[in-house]
Amino acid sequence: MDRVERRARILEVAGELLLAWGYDRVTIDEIARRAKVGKGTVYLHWKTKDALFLAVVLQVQFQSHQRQLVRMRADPPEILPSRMLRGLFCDFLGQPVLRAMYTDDADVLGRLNDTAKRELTELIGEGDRMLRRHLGVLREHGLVRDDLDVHHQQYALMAMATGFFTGEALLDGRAPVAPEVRADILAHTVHSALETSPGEEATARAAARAAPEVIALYEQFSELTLHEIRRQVRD
Amino acid sequence: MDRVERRARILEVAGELLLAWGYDRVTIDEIARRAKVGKGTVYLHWKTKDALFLAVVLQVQFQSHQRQLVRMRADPPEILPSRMLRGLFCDFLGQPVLRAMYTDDADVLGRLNDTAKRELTELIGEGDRMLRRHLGVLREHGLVRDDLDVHHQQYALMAMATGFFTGEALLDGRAPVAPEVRADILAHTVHSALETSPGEEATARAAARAAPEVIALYEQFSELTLHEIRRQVRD
DNA sequence: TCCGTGACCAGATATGAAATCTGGTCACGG
DNA sequence: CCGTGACCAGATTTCATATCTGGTCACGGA
Repeated sequence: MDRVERRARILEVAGELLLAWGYDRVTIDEIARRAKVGKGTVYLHWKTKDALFLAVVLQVQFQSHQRQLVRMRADPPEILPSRMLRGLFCDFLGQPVLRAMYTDDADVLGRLNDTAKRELTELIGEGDRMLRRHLGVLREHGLVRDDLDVHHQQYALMAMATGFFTGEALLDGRAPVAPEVRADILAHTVHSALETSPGEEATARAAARAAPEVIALYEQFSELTLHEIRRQVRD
Repeated sequence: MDRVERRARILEVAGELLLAWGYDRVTIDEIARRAKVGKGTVYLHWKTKDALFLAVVLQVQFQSHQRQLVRMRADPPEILPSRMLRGLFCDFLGQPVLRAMYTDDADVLGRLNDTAKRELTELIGEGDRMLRRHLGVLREHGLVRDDLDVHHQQYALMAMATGFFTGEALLDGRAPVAPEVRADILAHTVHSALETSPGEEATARAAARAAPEVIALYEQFSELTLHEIRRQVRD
């Protein structure tokens, strides 16, 4: 049983427990016990409890971005904000950790949100810039309208995401709209608000042209995320 | 100093303290002291602390709807969802109690949210139905698109509102976009997502035709709210 | 030598009993 | 008849004690 395997097992157990119990209630002792390692071993790999859970969260985000990349490579129109958010929304529905992240679930994440904001300022800022450049590229290729300032489009996009993501939790009790349908409504809304409609053919062609640049952006960001994950571990 | 004046002063003081201190920290004693009445007097007017603060919240909502009605009567296009939400958003920014309500601010509202949900189920359901009928009327007059089910449009509308309203708080720290501009972006987004664009002239004419029906809806709802406020006081 | 380990420590957190506070009542008096 | 504030029970706060947990490090096995 080598270093790499240990590390992976600890991460996995930490992720499971984070969801099942929530940050505060999970102890390093319990993680070590379930991963069948000594408590000290956890600290051989991560400086602090926060660093460990930050790694968990970053990995989930990384995986989400990877799926996003797969979709974009397979089907260029997936670079459109509407399509992208639909994918992210589905991931969001399927991945409880993502759900906790995007809805700021204090019970699950505990103080992790604050730590993340402090620790990942740079990465968050980079994500911000990347999204703006993403929109910029799409505008250049006529896929996104230019009737609004890019910053304002980004603001609108973030607000819509926030609304559909958190509204998810606010729908509590009766759920009159199926998840699939909600995803489509989100896509429809984002499309109407930001994108152009030059017909399916033209869209596909423009998307194919823009795709490499957008994909490069996300690959670059994924790399940064990976780097950040590695930065959380010792040595 | 008559009954009515007393009641108004208590409500006013309660509203001020709710904002300044938050539900939990406000005591009936303090309200009575500031309103210069005996503690028992407060209970002559409202059955419970919850009823009193529910009245505060309902009144703020009522006033917001009244302003909405004034706008709609003065300028029919204000019945459009985009215009309506812009108005509501500005009210939201200017009225801290509204802000607390829409963002579910637990620190200010305390247990009031839960009480409200339990106590005002009917009113909330009525608001829900009213919004749907509002959208229905606009669709009949060609002001709102029919490329989506009404329920789904309502869902989208709620999600957008949620996003822009709560995102407000999530913008913490730097605020790169001015309030006025945010309101316009919200209006622009809602317009793009739901409404038709038959030109300003045609819109104005259709709006003028639809306005009476929509205004009647909101008058009816205001009446219900008022009724609910009265239901909170004794006798 | 090197890596994994668990006993150990200090500070954070949980516990619980006593003290205080507060929503709500009601007998009194103006 | 209406407004009042002393009063009560239950909720909340306090504070001291006990327990727990993140993080370290000296040790021992490979």
